[in-house]
Amino acid sequence: MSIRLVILGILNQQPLHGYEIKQIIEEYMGDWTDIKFGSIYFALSKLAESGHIEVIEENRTGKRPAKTVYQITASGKEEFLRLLKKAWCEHKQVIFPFDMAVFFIKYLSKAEAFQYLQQRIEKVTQQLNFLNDHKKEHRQNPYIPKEAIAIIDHSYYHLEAELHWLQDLLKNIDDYL
Amino acid sequence: MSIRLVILGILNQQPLHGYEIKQIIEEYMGDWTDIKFGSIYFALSKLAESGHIEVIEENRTGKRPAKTVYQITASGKEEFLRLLKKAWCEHKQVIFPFDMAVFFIKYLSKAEAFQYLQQRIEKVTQQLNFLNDHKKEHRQNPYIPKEAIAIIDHSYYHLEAELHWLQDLLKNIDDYL
DNA sequence: AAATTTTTATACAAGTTTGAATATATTGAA
DNA sequence: TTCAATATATTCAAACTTGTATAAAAATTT
Repeated sequence: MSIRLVILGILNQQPLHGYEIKQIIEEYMGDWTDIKFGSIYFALSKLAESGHIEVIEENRTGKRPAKTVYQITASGKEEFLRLLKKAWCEHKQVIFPFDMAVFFIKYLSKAEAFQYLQQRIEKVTQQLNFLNDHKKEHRQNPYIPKEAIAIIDHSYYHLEAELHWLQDLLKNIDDYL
Repeated sequence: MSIRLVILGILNQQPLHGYEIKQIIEEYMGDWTDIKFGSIYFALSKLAESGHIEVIEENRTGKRPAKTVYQITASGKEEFLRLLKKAWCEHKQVIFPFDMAVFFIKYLSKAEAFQYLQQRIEKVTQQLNFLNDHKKEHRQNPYIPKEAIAIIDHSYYHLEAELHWLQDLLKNIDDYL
């Protein structure tokens, strides 16, 4: 549940309401996380329930839903550090949904498999190019923290690995059909 | 939801009940999927509800829960191919939960970050060694399909990428703290 | 042969995720 | 200025996941 880590990490800097948290996640983590806004509100109420954050303001403008501003508590700061250390220590195995597709390759015709593989190779190549440009922009912008570049590199290294593996797969496609 | 793909793919070969499906998943896909047995029964009832599979036998031995044997239907075979092609075409971005940990690196002391990173490097190295042995075994066993080796290679390539990235991170750790 | 552990088999409650629904304010275009 | 589009802000029902509970047969130990 890295969503609790994110929210506590963000609220660790300043009190915010749900929508602002959503915007920060989208702006700074949008490229490498996939947190749905529905989950943010659920996590906020859970964290509030357990006393890790607390409501400091309910700001109603006109008849719009009230902005509920949350602030991190002392126990929340502890919980944040606990979750952060846990995230640094635990090594969850990465799951590749595409492995499932490969597992059932025998139900595809050779032509189909060939075509799909080429499309994947093309897509990954595009993503690598995109990340390259993205990284150059980031390097030139002094406001982007260095960690952001490390995180882009993370994706870059794995996309390279993916590309090489896909190329091997294409080369040996006859073995699998 | 690759669980529907898995179940349809397995039932595409022969009728089976839930527990047998669980065993097949554990035996053949245990290394690279993470399907909990609870989800299998949920998926089975959903697939039955939509007519993609049907109950062909309810075998009660004594007072144990009845074995409910499912068989794929014509519409299930169609659905299987649809899901398989979808899985081959779509390129879901892989999420690395560790990125979140890196994002908040500034809340860690240098000594801590250093130690955690070295532990991760050690762990990934172990996994690479394990996969190497695993692959050798698989190559010598004529009953293991070639796709299985391709899937191991998939993890291997990505673990290598992870290792190199972690080594870079360790080298440049001072930039991030 | 009695007791313990493991394996077989599923149901289900509790927790979580998701996206659609809701309601209003603000911005920009015609 | 008035209409449409976009941005603000959250709630909630429905779908899904997870692990625990249940129950008994089979295998193993004592």
